[in-house]
Amino acid sequence: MLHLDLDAFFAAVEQRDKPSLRGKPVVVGGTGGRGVVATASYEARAYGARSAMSSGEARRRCPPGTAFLGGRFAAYSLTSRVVMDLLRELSPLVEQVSVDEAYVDLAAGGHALDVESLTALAHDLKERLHTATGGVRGSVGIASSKTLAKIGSELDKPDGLLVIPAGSELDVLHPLPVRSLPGVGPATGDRLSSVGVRTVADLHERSLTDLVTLVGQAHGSGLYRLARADDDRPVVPDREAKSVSAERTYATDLTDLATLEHEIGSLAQRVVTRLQKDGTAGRTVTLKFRRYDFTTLTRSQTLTQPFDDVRTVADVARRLLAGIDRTGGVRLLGVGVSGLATYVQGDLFAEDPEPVADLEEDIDAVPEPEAVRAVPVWHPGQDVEHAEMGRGWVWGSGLNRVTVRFEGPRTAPGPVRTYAGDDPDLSPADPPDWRSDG
DNA sequence: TCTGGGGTCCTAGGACCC
DNA sequence: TCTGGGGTCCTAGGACCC
Repeated sequence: MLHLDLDAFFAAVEQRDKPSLRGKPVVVGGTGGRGVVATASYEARAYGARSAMSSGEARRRCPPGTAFLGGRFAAYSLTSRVVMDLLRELSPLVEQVSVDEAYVDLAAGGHALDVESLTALAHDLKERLHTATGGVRGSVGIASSKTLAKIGSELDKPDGLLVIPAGSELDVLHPLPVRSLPGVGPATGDRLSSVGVRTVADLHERSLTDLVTLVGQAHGSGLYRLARADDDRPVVPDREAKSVSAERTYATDLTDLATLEHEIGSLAQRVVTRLQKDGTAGRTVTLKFRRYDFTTLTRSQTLTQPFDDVRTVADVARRLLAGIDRTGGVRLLGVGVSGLATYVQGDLFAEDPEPVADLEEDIDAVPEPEAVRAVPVWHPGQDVEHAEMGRGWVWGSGLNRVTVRFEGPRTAPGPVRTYAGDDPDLSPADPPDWRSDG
């Protein structure tokens, strides 16, 4: 596995494009009142500027003449693409983790895996990357697993190159502080430290049950394995997004309801634009809400059908807002959509250009049927064999998936119920017999 | 000038189902 | 009459990453 991490990436692109900034401290990040540092050049780091630090703090630390820039994300993403294309020449298995970070499965690329060949390969990659990007540098780690490769690139940056030979993983790992393991942040670090675990060697001495008790099932067993360099996670190219969101911190806290609702509209628009561009739709809307005192809460609602329209997202988010106490003012609002599913366009619904039903009514859980079709309805106590034909409706939402909506009593007179199922033999024209579902 | 914005994964409780 | 054990889905919050 190879891990590549571009050095002080945003700042490096700025220094590439503006020669006057080369060799000087550069800080990229929010320049407004409530900004935070995204990237500090190594020159700025010498003065103590760090990622995630408030811009004000960075200004206090850096000398006059430091460049504070807002960021040009189009330029970063263009440069990133150049690098990722280079990586894809090495192997078909490339997993991009972020704009400035990726894993490459070198074995799948058919490369010789001895230390000398790998070192030469990494050296060559670093040079080509530098040339192709016009001056950006990166750190490379190569090891038998993703975690070790990432640790390798981290250990030798900037402009690093570290190959960890197979068999020497534990020698590299054990002296390291646990905090340097990916996934061990401030909270986990403190918990481990409270029981005397500071290095990976300390971690290695703890039993699986100890660690699970300390930090939970998933994290505990993950750490247990990590301490043993036991990591077989594959490189996964083309990960599908699971959620899309947009949020904004306001220069001054918002209090006016009409303003808040207007802001929700523009956030919803940003989310939906990306949703539609990706040809995807979601079922859950989440509203994120940060008060003047930085306390943060989220409220979410899941609808029965996937949606990708602004109206639905904005309406649901506004309803969620209505249930939150806004006294004191709002610092940040966010709108997100999750439960994403890509839908296939124009297949089984050639005559119906809108495969996804209009969901306005769904928000109130009192839907009007779009397409009505007679379907069997089951009543409590009724033998399935003798179920009457009642009115329900079917809405297809994609290939081989049929959702049937039942109206009327099930176990008791009550709300509308929805059933959905996947079946390769299913077609919307031929709904399944949902009576067997009870 | 206190604390961005975009994500992922996990946990825990409750509702509900078989 | 008293009360199970497996499971899924939803919601809210938290840790973590870049």
